[in-house]
Amino acid sequence: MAADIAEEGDSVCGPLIVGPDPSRPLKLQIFDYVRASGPVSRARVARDLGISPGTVSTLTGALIDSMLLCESPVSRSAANSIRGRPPVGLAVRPEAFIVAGIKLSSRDSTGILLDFAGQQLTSIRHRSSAPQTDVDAQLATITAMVDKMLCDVGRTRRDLGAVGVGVPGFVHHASGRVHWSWALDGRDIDFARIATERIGVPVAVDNDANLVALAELWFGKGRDRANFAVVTIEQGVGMGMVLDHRVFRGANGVGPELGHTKVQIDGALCRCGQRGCLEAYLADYAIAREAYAALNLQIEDTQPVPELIDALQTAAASGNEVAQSIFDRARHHLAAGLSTVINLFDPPLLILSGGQRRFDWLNTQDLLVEMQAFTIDSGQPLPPLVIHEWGDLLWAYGAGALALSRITETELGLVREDVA
Amino acid sequence: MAADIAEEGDSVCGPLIVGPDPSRPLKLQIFDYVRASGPVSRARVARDLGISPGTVSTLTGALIDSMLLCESPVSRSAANSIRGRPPVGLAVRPEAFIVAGIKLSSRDSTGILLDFAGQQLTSIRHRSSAPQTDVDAQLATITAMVDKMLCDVGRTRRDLGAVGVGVPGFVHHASGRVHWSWALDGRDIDFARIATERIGVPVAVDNDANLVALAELWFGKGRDRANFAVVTIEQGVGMGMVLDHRVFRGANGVGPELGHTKVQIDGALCRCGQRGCLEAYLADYAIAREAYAALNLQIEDTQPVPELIDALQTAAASGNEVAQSIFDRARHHLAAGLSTVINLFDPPLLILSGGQRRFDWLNTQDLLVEMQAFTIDSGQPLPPLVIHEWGDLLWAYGAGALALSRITETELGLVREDVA
DNA sequence: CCATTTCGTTCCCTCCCCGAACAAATAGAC
DNA sequence: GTCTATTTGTTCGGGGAGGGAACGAAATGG
Repeated sequence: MAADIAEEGDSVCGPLIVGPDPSRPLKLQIFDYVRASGPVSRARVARDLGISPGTVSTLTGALIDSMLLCESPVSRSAANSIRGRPPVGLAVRPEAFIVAGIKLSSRDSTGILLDFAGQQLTSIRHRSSAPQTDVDAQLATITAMVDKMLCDVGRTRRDLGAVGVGVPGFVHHASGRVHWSWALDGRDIDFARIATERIGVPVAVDNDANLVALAELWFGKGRDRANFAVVTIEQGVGMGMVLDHRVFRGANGVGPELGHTKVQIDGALCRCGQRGCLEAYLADYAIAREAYAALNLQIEDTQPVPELIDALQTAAASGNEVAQSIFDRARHHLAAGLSTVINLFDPPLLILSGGQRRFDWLNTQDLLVEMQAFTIDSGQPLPPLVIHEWGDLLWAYGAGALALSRITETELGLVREDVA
Repeated sequence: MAADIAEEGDSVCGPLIVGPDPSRPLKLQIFDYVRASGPVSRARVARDLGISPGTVSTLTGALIDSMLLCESPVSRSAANSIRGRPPVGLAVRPEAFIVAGIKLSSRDSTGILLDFAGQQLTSIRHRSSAPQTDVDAQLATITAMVDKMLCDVGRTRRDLGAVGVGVPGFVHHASGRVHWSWALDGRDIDFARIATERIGVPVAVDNDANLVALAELWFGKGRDRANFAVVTIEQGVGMGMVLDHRVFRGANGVGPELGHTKVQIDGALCRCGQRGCLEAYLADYAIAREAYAALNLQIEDTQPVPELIDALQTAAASGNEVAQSIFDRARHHLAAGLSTVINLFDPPLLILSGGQRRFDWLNTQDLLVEMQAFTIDSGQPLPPLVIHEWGDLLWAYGAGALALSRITETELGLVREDVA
């Protein structure tokens, strides 16, 4: 799992953008390209970004002076040229900053510490015996997790450049406000500001579904893609959309809500109170709801949901037709939901991302056939469907990416406001 | 109807963008702002766009030299200031170019001629007795329509700057290719190139649903909005999405396809052959299908669909409960479809746009209540819902906007490529 | 030892745009 | 009528971003 996260070698992260892009400052483009490509020569930066060599020298010089980049030997094998002056590698200075990424939950929060090059330094998991939703208590948890991780690697909060926090629910990234979350009491909390004051370090907040997209964009299968969609199925169904190397947060800055689009008007009851939501056919509780019947369980058998689903999968694998039909139905509805995403966004890549073993029940071939039957034929083939199961740290990585992008924004003096 | 299109006075069109935007050349921003605002002083351009007065003088001077802008008296009442040097108005030079916009159909094509300021010069309607789908015949129709309009205003093809053509179906705007259309035989036609050669004038092509979005963005209710969604219900259900003052064409450049998203898995049969598409509950043929039963008609009574629906509306209005139930059902499904758009794109404005009298059956209040029940509550109220019924020239206006934006792109030396 | 090749730097130039100073054209105050 | 306040528009200098060419640097191959 962890090896999967940085399979192309260590210390590379972030969206990989090549080609000229007149809309962003060149200095930022160069930095992003170096971070995304690892040790790379100035000449290659110039070629790949379509920039004159002189400009690259000047700007990288400034970046090195401001201690963001450093020179680092480029692997001689990668330098395909034999003749000529050997290239000097450029890389992000890992020790320039360290950041923390925290995935907040009511019972089971996770966190990681990354260096500036995206390398994982340590991680942590916090389980609470009882659900915790008090804002103060959650802030205390975050602070304690950050401090514990810093202590583990012998650093202090002074060394910390930023913290990214993923909060489930409706989160407005640009303002840092949490409109509503099942992991936090109250409504419309100015979470980023409060947390920044509490920790003493800039805090960025985002929706957990957007974090998955960010994780794929920075560390995962979407790094070399300008456009892709990510769908997760966990306690709920989430989606993230990346357009032009950026996470699409909707016109109002919250983000797409796939889980509650209607695939069956007046259909199955969803925990949101409405009927026919996609989530009502796919999420943990929806499967569990049917599993109770299929496995002849009593409601009193309050088996934890994950184990229940495991049992159902085992039953389906060993030929239990009722169990199989439950998963068939889930897949049928998933196909409809994914086809909606394809019809509306037309992504060239579709990633099913999640923690571990979330998609064991899924037969990709069957899913693709069903999706084909649900998707309008615009002459183009369906986008490739990739299943990506990370470890538990998926969201924490996304939160770390959030923190890293916050740092580069402030450090490279970029004020990127979302248009209202 | 027509008055509605340019209600703020004549000769203004195009997206109205205020505030600084570092990603676009200043010259283009100024031009767009002047076109969108009508006669406006240099000082106001500088204030509204956040540009220094000196730059505005220099750049408008260049635009006047290249005959794109001209000075024009600004209405004294609009100049709220009494004291001070009177402002000199800037406006688009209407005679700089004329463009044609054509909405292609198999039976009933429409077209308009616009001057460079977006003022309608003339319009035309072409009905053919038999459905016409041959590419050559359609090109001949377009050419004839353009020539007829030019003749009407005493101009020739030499005066024409560009032609915009709206083609139903799957159209790739950037490449000008038509992947598939029910109005054209064949597949994957390089329509823009062929038409350009045939007419001898640059031709831009787009999907008819995107044209509606473009029409609203340039001439309609969306001119002052950065983000909004447009939904049309005609022979099919189409949608257009405007993000950041630009028509969103999806990651692959075709555009969102709302009509065939599934609102009811395995539901009503759609003419696309699939089941449960939104269109199968809303489009002309879907209503007509039910109307046959409701009005006790025989299939032999091959009444034209529009008249049939008119009759059904009359019946519903006069208390026919079966007829009412048909429209209730359509509204219910429309609410689900619109809620999907809101869940995924979160537009701050939703426009229901169409030709004439398309939404008579719609009770907006009821629709909003049903949408509320279908939309996940993210703490924000539903976006305002605006119904905009144009005349027949809706799509032709969109095609005209397409031609105008093509001209400004080439004329102002901008090469805006969509990212693949 | 020299030619070749590739990499990185330096210097100059152009383009875009801002800011300040200035000229122009009005209304109102005296 | 004259002067002042006020707003508009233009001119000019300057700074920052980035391109292009020339040059120095560091290797390999003959």
